[in-house]
Amino acid sequence: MKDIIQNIIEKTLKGLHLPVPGFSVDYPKNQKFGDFSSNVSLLLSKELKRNPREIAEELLPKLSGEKCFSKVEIAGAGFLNFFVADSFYREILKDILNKKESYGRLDINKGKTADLEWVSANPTGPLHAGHGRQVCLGKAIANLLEWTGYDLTREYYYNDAGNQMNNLAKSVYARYMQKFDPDFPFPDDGYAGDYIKEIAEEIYNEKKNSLKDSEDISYFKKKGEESNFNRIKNTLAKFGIQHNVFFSETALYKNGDIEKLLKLFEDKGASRVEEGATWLIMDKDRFQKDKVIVKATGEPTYRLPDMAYHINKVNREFDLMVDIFGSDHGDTYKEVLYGMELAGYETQNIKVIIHQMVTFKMGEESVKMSKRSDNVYYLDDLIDDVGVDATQLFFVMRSANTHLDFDIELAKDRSDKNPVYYLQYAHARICGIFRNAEENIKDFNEEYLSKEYVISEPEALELIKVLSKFPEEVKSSYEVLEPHKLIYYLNSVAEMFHKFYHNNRIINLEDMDRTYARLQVCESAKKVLKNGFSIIGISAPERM
RNA sequence: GCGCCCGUAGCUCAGUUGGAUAGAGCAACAGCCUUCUAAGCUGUGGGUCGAAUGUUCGAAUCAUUCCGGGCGUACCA
Repeated sequence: MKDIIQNIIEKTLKGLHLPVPGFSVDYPKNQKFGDFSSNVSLLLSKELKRNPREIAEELLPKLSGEKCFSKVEIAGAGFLNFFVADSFYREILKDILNKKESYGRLDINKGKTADLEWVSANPTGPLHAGHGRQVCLGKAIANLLEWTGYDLTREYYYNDAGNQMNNLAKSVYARYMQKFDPDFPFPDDGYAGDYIKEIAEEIYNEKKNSLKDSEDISYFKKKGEESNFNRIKNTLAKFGIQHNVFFSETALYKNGDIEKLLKLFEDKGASRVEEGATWLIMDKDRFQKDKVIVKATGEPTYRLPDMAYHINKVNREFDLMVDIFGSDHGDTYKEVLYGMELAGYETQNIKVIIHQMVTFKMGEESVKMSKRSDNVYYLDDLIDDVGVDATQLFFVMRSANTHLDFDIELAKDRSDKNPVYYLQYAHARICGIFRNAEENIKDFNEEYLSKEYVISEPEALELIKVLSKFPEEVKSSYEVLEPHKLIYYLNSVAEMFHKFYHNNRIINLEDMDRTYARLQVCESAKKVLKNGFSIIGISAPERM
């Protein structure tokens, strides 16, 4: 709709031989300023050095002639305010009822491919509650990408070649050995969680004492990785998340990519050797100092495989690649991208989303999440405490780049305090109305959906106006990859529906035309809520 | 020290490609259930948008400086 108005204004400007500035069409905050407003004459006044109201007066007669407006006004310093004709809203309603589950789906990225990499926790243990932010954010962004038409690959990259996995192996081995000798030393930097004991227990049950005092602990690594991955995948499954690709760092060693990249840096003179380590030469304007890519021990640091991994992705020719990282990786991804540029690869199709950390609060108490202690608040614990939907909504509700305070007591609360229920209740309420319709209206069937009725209730028109914004909201949420915007929008849908419901009895057997008209409005609100929920990743309950 | 992010109502946060009277939820207070779910609706109170200066028709939004908080600044990932 905004686009339509934008086009009309452009057409009018050209008709009057005026320049076309980069003006905007917006929804005004205050209703008395109409359904849409534009700052076009203010911008023109700057360019033409003329009074903005004067310019607006000149545009007005042409714009008022357009049939989709009931009224066009000049206000304030020279804003143009547009009032949309009622017939427009009936068209919107028809559109929603036709498109149903696909209302809001866009084709702006049809035929393009995208890759979203997220979670990517190393399989050294179960996901903890802090991972939840990334898990849920990624889930919503994945949906958002698909709703704009992308053919999406969901990807999980894990480092299984470094120290952390050796630590895992040592930790499992120590727990296994403690079955025989309770005093067997546990490594200082080992993983203390109980799940390690469980893995050791499994190995013991399977192998008994046959691995006792073994030199080669690779079996412990393999079992540990397997078991931890199962836990992680199991947790992700609770959110309905299934990655298409699990990409292992080891694969990059096996196929020679890492060696190739190192050679490439050497040939280009982009690296140097000092004190036995290989350093990548960084641009001093952007980075403080050079970075080690191969340690003196001969092992690469995480940077080199990360670069090789992203080059691998670029070579798979996605139109868009999105990575989601926590703020602790805020600087390192820049190094990785810079490294890729040095190697001669384009990075402009890679978008990186950085999210800030999460603090969990249980009432006044804050909950700790240290991996080293065995008193960890796992993501599974959080789901058990507050449920999948509340977890998803709470994590996605805020913009990614601000710190998040997760109030567990509030999320757990099954009352009106909890924002999850406000949204879901609107959907459940509509379902209740349809249950009522099926029971009380003789021969109730869906034929009424294709008929045209008069809609006159002001709340209904307001509601339809809000519903008409849904596709634009999906688009603007997509453009910045910030699904929380959609939640605020859906909140306004729920709010307008509740007002409509409160002031108008939907089903009135005395006046079936009006009943059907209102049911059409309910049906379209239900579709927008359901479609919106499916993007942000929460369920649409039929009853509550 | 340097880099990135943040500072908006008592609390948690929207709003930041410059636009009209700065919003929501919770908390506080006052109303609305013989009618499709009151997990709802209606109303009241609550603000130096961290501070200052600048840019201009106009600044929560942009620039500079300062103050306060988080993360990073590894031959950890």
